[in-house]
Amino acid sequence: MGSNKQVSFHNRLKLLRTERSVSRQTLADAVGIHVQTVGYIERRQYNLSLELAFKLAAFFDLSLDSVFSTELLDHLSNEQLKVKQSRR
Amino acid sequence: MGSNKQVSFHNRLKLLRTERSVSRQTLADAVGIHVQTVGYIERRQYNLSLELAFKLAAFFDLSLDSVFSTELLDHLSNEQLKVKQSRR
DNA sequence: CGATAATGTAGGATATATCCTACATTACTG
DNA sequence: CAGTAATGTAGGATATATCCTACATTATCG
Repeated sequence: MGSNKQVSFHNRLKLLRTERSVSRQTLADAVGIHVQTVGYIERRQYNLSLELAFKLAAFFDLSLDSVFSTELLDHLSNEQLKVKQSRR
Repeated sequence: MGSNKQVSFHNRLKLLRTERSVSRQTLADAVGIHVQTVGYIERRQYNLSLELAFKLAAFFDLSLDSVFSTELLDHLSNEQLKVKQSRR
């Protein structure tokens, strides 16, 4: 584990998982990583690689920005996210 | 360096840099990494962390998806990217 | 052309993402 | 309530992102 400090960005993994009722194990298997790794990422305990971020987003069929953000986005619906994104 | 294999995603860093005529050194300083690291990322020689990806995107005032993509996007204008993104 | 800046290549050092195993705790479901 | 699945915590092992230094090559610009 190494670092016990939180990473600076947020993610909606836990939300997306429960929303679609998929377990960490299932998600981990799908993207080819360890269960615990999913746990650490959800708890923001480390700074995953972009490649992995892409795989996770792809699993949920979402863009990177819909899953990861420097702003808190747990309370946003996917529709609201779309609007936010198209501002860039 | 370690790996000499290419990473699976693309990025528009070089394009964005030349477009706005900023050197690697300037970019590296701005986001707090080494010049060579920028080089390796541009040449897709490694899998940068999400945190760094956010910093790089922020430097150009763009979303993650506008800078990094699993698809080739060097030929796309920012306007085209906006359209692509709002599809998610 | 000549000087200086920007980029590429190489290799060693260090930090940390990710793996993996083990066990504790908490949720779910019959 | 009992049993099983899902999650949390911990710590050691390994792979690799990132640093850093040095030098070669290629652009830029006077």
